[in-house]
Amino acid sequence: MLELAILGLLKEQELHGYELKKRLGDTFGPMSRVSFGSLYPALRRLEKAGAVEVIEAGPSAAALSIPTTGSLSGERAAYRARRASGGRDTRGRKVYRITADGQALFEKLLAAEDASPEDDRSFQLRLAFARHLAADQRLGLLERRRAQLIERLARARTAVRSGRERLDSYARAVAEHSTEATEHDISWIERLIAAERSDREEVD
Amino acid sequence: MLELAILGLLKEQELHGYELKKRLGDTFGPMSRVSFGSLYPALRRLEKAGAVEVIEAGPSAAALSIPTTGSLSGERAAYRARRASGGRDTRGRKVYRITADGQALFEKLLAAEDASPEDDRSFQLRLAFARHLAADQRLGLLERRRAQLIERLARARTAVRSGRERLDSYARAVAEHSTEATEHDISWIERLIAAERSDREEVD
DNA sequence: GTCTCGATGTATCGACTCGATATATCTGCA
DNA sequence: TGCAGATATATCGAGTCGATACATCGAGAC
Repeated sequence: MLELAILGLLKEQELHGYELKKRLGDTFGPMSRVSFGSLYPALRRLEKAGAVEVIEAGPSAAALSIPTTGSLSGERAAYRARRASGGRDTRGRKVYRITADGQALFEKLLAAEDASPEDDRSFQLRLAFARHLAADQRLGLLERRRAQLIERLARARTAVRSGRERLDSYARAVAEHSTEATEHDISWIERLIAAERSDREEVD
Repeated sequence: MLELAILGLLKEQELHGYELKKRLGDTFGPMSRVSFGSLYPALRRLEKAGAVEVIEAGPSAAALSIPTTGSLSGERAAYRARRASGGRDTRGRKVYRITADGQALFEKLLAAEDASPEDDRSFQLRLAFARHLAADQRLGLLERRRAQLIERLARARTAVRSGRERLDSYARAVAEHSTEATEHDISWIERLIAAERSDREEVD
């Protein structure tokens, strides 16, 4: 699902890897932070699939924005780096842009209804991009999520009940807090569903 | 951290893989569900390290509990299976028991203070086993967690503030709900800390 | 009776992710 | 000047997931 997040961010704006990582963290909450060990391979996959392309960038943003003073030393540094790493240029940013294929892939990934039914991150991400969905797809997403949370809650409740005697106070506290969090999530989803429905009525 | 969970459950009771998986799910909440692709390799690692051992089990629980009627057909089936898979017996349960080394490993893993500072699952697991910690270790665990959540909240708030204009209503809803969940967690942790302190005073 | 279905049970595979690490540049400031 | 810390790309090993395979067992359909 990292691909979806990357494409969604690149839809708004051309970005390079490092900046992409930062935005992933603080746009979608701390839960969907990514490591470089996932991000760079994902970018390469997307590039190979033709969903994104690299806009050749100079050695640094500074050298691009202040070409008169920065360019000379930048060029020199670039030359040195190129020599040191055997011809491959390793420094400087690689700025990515989404392609038409990438746009199509984004739509497809976002709308996929088989979306892993128990994956919190994936839901959070889809909802954050819900603007790009049709109204009924949005409602479907929310209702599938609600059903899923309700089922989770039911199972958690029976688990707590059956382990009431077996569990000590700490394990019980964890289990109870977890069910509370699920209840909180459900009521949030239900507020969102209500808001969607009232939006729909306004259109009528 | 899967090792810690396995050892903790085996401390209470001898179990086989499948049952272990079920208990992981409903003892520690839906967040710490594990796949077989993690569980069985983890059990093998623990066995190789001498932390757990296999108690040789018959072809099935039924054959063990009702030996008079079940044993004959069970034996026959075992023979057939052994022949079919080239001598290796693949059916039947492998029941695991924790060893003395495993007990020591459990203590070590549970008390480890370097525990990944951003890993929610790991905290939940440690807290569920908090009974096995000394009172001051318990308090330390809770206070480290609180500090971590407070820092997360601060970063989330500045992120929301800076992206106030950039984000549409859906992305904003996700971000806001995420900060609410963190606040909820913090107040929970603080209740737990208060409870710990009052316990401590009672002992005095 | 037997046949099929879903739960129980162990196991592996490929794809993906993480945290640690390496390397180099740029920026600010002492 | 030099050096610490942010910026930036990249790889590695270990661990995890979801899918899949394979076998047994109990229950209910016919």
